[in-house]
Amino acid sequence: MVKVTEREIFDILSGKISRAINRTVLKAFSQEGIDITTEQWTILSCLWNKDKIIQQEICDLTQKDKPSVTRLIDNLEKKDLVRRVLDPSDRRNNLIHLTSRGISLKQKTTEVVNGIVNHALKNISDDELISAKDVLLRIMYNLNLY
Amino acid sequence: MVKVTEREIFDILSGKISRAINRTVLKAFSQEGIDITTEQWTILSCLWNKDKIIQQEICDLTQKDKPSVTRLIDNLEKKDLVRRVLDPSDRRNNLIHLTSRGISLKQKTTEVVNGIVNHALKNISDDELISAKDVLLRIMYNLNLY
DNA sequence: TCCGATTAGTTGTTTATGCAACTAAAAGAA
DNA sequence: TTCTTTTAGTTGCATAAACAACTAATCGGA
Repeated sequence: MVKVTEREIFDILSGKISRAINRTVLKAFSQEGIDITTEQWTILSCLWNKDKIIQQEICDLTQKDKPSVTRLIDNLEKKDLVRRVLDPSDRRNNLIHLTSRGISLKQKTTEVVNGIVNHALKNISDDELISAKDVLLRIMYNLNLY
Repeated sequence: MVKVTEREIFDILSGKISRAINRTVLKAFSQEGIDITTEQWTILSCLWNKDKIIQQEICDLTQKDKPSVTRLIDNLEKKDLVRRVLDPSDRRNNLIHLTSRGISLKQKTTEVVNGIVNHALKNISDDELISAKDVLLRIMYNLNLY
């Protein structure tokens, strides 16, 4: 049995796969004429799941920090995909509302992302995938991502 | 048996773990008084393994594109950790040489990174890890990372 | 030998991330 | 009520990544 070295694990987890996925998704969006980045899609998909949430909740869902989310929302607003709406009951909060353009991107982009994920998972059995996912979740837990 | 959804896999692979690792390593370096980023460490560690290689080889080893490597080398040169040396036998090539400062960072930083990886892998058995690594390598293969 | 193709590297622009410092609003304690 | 603390969000600055367009050097075929 071959020992797995720290360096191999570091290499895999520290960005090679995520950069590859982000590149692939970005390219596929572009080919479909969809003008959003992978990160912007991540924000939108939080909102498709639950609309009108505050930025801090998006931070928690995506594990991004507040400045990152501020600027992603800035860019999504410029593209008329979301709108910041002040919460009247707590004026510290921005409620992020999907626009109709934002809503309309859901179906097509989700198909694109699912296609890429399924391609990435080609020839990997459900058992292997469940076990690998379990390991990755425990790594996230150990890194305090819970 | 619970089905693993594309979205769960996307979430895990698209950046949460890599951002967490990069943040953790950066913070640990900073606490040890080591002034380099995680990405710069990745470049240095290619050179610790094999010194005096060209930038294109670093691109291949790290799966980063040429502009990314150009700028990482720029920053490493500013910190006097590497030096660009023109290859006399092929003047298109920059041979990247470690400086003595660059060499001196190897031991301490490698300990830091290994410690973080081992912490991330806490309570994960060798069997599980080997299986998860195999899945991740096949994902990388499917994403044409080689 | 010469010219087009390939290879190595750089630069410009946009987007994203990490961290620190900041403002504004709300919550809590004396 | 007032003052301190906490929470939500923004801004500034440095680093990194994706992509396209570019220069310079080498290679290879006619």
